[in-house]
Amino acid sequence: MTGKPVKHVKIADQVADELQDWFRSGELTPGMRLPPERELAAQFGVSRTSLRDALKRLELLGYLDARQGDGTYVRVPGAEAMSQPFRNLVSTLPQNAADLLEFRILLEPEVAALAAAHLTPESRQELLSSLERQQALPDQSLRLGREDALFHDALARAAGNTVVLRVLETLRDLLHDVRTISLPAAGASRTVSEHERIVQAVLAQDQGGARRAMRDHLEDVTQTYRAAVASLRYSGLHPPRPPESVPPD
Amino acid sequence: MTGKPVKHVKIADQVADELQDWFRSGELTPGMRLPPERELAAQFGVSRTSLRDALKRLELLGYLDARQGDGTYVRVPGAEAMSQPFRNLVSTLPQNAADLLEFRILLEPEVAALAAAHLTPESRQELLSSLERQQALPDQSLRLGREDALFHDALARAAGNTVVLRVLETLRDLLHDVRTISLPAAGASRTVSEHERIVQAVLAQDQGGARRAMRDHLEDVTQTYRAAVASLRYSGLHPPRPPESVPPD
DNA sequence: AAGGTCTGATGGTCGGACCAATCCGCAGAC
DNA sequence: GTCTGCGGATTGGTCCGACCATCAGACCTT
Repeated sequence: MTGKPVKHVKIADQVADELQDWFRSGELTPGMRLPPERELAAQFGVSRTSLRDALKRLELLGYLDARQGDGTYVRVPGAEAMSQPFRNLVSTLPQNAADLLEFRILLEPEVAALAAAHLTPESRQELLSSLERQQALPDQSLRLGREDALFHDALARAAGNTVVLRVLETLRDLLHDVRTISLPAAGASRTVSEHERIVQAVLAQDQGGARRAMRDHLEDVTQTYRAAVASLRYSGLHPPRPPESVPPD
Repeated sequence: MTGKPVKHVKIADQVADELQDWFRSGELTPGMRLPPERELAAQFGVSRTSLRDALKRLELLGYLDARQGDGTYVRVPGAEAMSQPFRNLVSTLPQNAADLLEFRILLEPEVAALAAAHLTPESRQELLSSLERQQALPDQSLRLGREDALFHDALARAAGNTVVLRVLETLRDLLHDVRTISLPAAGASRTVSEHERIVQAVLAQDQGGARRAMRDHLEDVTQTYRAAVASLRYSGLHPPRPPESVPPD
């Protein structure tokens, strides 16, 4: 019997997978509006209930954007949209945050070294201007978190590897809460000076130095984060109060 | 004006937020079974449709596990839920073999070093048995690809970081074609002996040695793959996958 | 033209019905 | 007494049809 060992896959999941194939094949491009739910349901031969379940799943993953009275649109699946629903998982479970930080310490020093090896005039300029923006900020500015994210992004871009870039984008978004906790605790001047050391090594095309500088920086961040969380817990507060508000520049 | 201009929040989202508070407050503990949907819907004063929408959302986040005919259970959202955004990179990532291989060379040596640092009796045993299975295979066996994947998985598990494990699982799926090309070209004995060297270093808890051994191994794999692809192209055959990049019309 | 209004299309919610998987107790066999 | 098999009750999964809420765009008024 080669027969199917009973594949009772839920209908909504089958439809969702099918739709995801549409994305992969380029049949659905960002900005596009897909057919009305009633029509799509008929096309798939399922009820609107199941079809809506499938859409709901893709919507949570950031692929779709449903607007009442208008239609359902295909979104460009940025890392932010995909990882945002999972943010509070990081902050509520210490083990997850620890694993993410460890993963970051594993990867980013190598990225810094790669950036030093692949340095181009463009990335040199981008790193320098990012650094200037950080130095211009007042010590308590909330925008430092944003600049910090942009800095690490610039470094990932300088590495010249699209896979690295996407993975780090996702990582950065998942660690959003971590940054908002540990950055103020560390103080802007310290963070910026550590960034300076990294840039210095990268621009000198010193791979080993860049790797070390980044690792030191991240270990510092991790330690600061742990201490901050511990003190928060000690004072009886919850570390991850849902901020919900992301200042979009 | 502190007034809230009537925020039209979808009912399902309100319910989902309410339920998430139940988790935070410890009112729902892992393993617990929550009331039937019909009952919960009545309790919240919403239709079963909306209630089910809310449950679906929490299920996708990994908080719940619904079993037909049984009930819906609370589970601790592990890293497998958190790595969901990483998994979705599969569909959006450019299928660029070069970048994937480079990323792998960046990450996996560090993973090997981490495994050496975190070595436990269990992972020691797992690595040894994986090695034995590889050595028992005939030189041309197609199963080597499978064993190779299992070996790298075992190493990732030995590192003891769930995020690392999930990212490498995703990477392994993406590199399927690479393995089927480069493994036969390299020959089983060579691959296995390289694996032996890695295991040897890890078991000796020699982080630097493990890192070097893995990097050498991956650079070897990469070079073999490039040569194999070049010869395929020279012979007029297609490499495994045409680029597949579909520019938006 | 400019601005307000109406309308149809579309996603969101509802209630009810039935299907399918699972659990659990009970009768029967050994 | 223990095991086996059956059947009903419980629960999540799917379907249907209806109605509500919202919005883009056509239409009308000025």
